[in-house]
Amino acid sequence: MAASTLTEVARLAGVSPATASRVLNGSARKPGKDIAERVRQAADSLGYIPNAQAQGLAKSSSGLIGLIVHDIADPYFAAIARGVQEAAREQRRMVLLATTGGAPGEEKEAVAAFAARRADSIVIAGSRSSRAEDREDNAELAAELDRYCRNGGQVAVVGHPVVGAAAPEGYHVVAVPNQELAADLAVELAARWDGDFVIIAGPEGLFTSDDRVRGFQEGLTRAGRGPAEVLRSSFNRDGGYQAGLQLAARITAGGPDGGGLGIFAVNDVMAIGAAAALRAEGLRIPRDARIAGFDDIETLRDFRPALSTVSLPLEDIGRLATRATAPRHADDDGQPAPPVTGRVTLRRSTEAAAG
Amino acid sequence: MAASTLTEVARLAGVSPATASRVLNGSARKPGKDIAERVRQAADSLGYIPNAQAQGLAKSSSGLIGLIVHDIADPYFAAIARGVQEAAREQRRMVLLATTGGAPGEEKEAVAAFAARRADSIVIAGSRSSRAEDREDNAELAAELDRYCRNGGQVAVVGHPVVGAAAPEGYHVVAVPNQELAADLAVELAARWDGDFVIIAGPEGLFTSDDRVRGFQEGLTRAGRGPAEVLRSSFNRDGGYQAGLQLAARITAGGPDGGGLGIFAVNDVMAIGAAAALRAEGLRIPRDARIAGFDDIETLRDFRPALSTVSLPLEDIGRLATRATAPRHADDDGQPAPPVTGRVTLRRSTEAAAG
DNA sequence: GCTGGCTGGGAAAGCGCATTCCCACTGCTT
DNA sequence: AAGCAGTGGGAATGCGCTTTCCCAGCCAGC
Repeated sequence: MAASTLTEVARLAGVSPATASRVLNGSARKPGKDIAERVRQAADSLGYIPNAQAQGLAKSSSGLIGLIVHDIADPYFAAIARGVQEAAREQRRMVLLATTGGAPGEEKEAVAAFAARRADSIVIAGSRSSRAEDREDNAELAAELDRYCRNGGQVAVVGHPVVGAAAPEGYHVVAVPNQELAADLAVELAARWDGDFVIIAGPEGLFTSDDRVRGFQEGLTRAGRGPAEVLRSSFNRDGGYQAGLQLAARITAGGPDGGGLGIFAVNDVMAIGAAAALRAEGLRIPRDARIAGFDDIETLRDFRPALSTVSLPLEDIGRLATRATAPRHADDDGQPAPPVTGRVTLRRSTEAAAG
Repeated sequence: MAASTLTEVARLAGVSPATASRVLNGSARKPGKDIAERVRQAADSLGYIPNAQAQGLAKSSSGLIGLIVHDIADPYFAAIARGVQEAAREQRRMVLLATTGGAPGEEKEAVAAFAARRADSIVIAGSRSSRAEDREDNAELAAELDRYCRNGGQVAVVGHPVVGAAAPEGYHVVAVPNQELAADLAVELAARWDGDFVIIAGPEGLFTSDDRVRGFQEGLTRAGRGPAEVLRSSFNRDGGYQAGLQLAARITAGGPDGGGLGIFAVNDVMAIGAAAALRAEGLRIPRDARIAGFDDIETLRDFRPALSTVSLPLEDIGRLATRATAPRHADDDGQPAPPVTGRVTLRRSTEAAAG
């Protein structure tokens, strides 16, 4: 990766490297018009591209922003990533991507790698976990983040703070009202369906999932209903499918849920999986089961029957998180970022039917 | 972003920076056991994290791989990105993300930015364009890539080579048999439907789109059918929707296509959009129109009626492209990457019906 | 016992750039 | 006309690391 250097440009232009640096890469001091022109021409003819690594080393800042997601192909993360990417562009920075599958151990590695690259800030999307087996890794992740922040790094976490992380300077949390919104959803659904509800959740300990479950139960209570049964499964389409198969068997068997079922899957992808399972078993939605998800994933909006869900401004969330880590500047009124708001979106999949 | 440095570690361990470097960051020379241990302890107690920028500067290589996509939230690109990410992890490198919306001008910027960061390699996903208005930008992109390669960079392009790019050392193309597969699809569809076909394509000049259109027509010819009409629209869900509305009107009106229509959208996302439009107009698939897409996007597989399409190993494509840019090493038999293969996948959306 | 080849550690020279400090020169003021 | 601040350019230093080169000490071999 050799390329022409500032020194070469300077030599060609007949000036010192210092001067060349001043004209080519923004500096407070502006050299004379004619000299500037000469330098620029020299740079042009050599195809000079500043070495960002060297610049970063000299200025000790890299213009990099690290993004940590579970899986970039998951539409939830992809949407957030789009927001991050956009905000990064606004700030003329580049995004460095790390995927971890959600394991805190991997996340720690990613943070370390970002720190090594001297990323100016880190955005962590994806649910934190409080599972016992993740205890140690979580502690290490927290320590790593703490060190990163102490060294001047900026961190933004989407959803929940990292377990055990102190809140040092530079540590921001973009709160997502998962619980409140899930409660709202439950209330709306309860108003339209008076049969039983079942929740298809992710593994216990996943904050996002837990919050939504808790919120939904709370909403049921508020609506004067008993708590719903919780089915745990993996936090993806296949998890939803598995749970869906179980429920289908139950519905088909008649039994206590013979009259149908209200299903709440803690995210859209799981909801789609569950719906696919029901359909595969010959059941129809919303006739045999009403189903709702969470997130309002764009790619899934054309799904039929249209999925009731909670709309979350995922792109904005990514953008907000990224902006939270941006260096504050003068015209910045220093106001905290606007809170994330979502909205219950009822569609066909939970429509009243032959209840 | 200050952190402890190698020098500090060395001082603490009572050795020279050279020695510390040798033990901490892989070198051919392995210092003595006891010394190594001492250095490692010192590093540990200081929480030393090597400065990748400085390393990169010294070694002139960054361990970075640049990925250029149109839109990271598009499931097509997200899937490729996942493959790239995985391969990058294998090679212990990190991926830098740039999104361009498909504009060659932006792509040129991205390449320059990657070059500035001294990315070891660049993967360009997303269709190249040959539109007249992109002529100039394409030339600049080609020039930028050429320079990048001459400086030792590795480039892999998915699909088509960049227009006008020479094929210097380090320039790889992961060919995707769009045309052949589209032809195969046409043949299969023609065997099952003897009415008219219409193609919903992206804007003229987009290679991916053009190839698929050409292939489909070729397949029709091979099946003894006349060419299909081509409807151009934007290369995304909304483009498909718009085109779908037009076709719906036509089908509803009866007219020449009164008996239904065979629709081929050049990608799944457009196909889904078109299907949504047809449904919105009260038409049913496959009864009133058979519809097929291309790509076999994972998130869309639960869509109903299940979409006939061409399955492409998107993740593999990303992986292959990334591997193509990896430095060759000894145990590498130097064989070119295996070609990308796809497969026609017929599902409900084109099933024989009241044709 | 002396030399030649190794081994393992340190000194030092960059990698490409930003930036501080310094200096020559200009154009004022008094 | 002498002194001054102010301007604009260059020399030099350092960012944190790798790597070459050098040198001291060691062993084997004659």
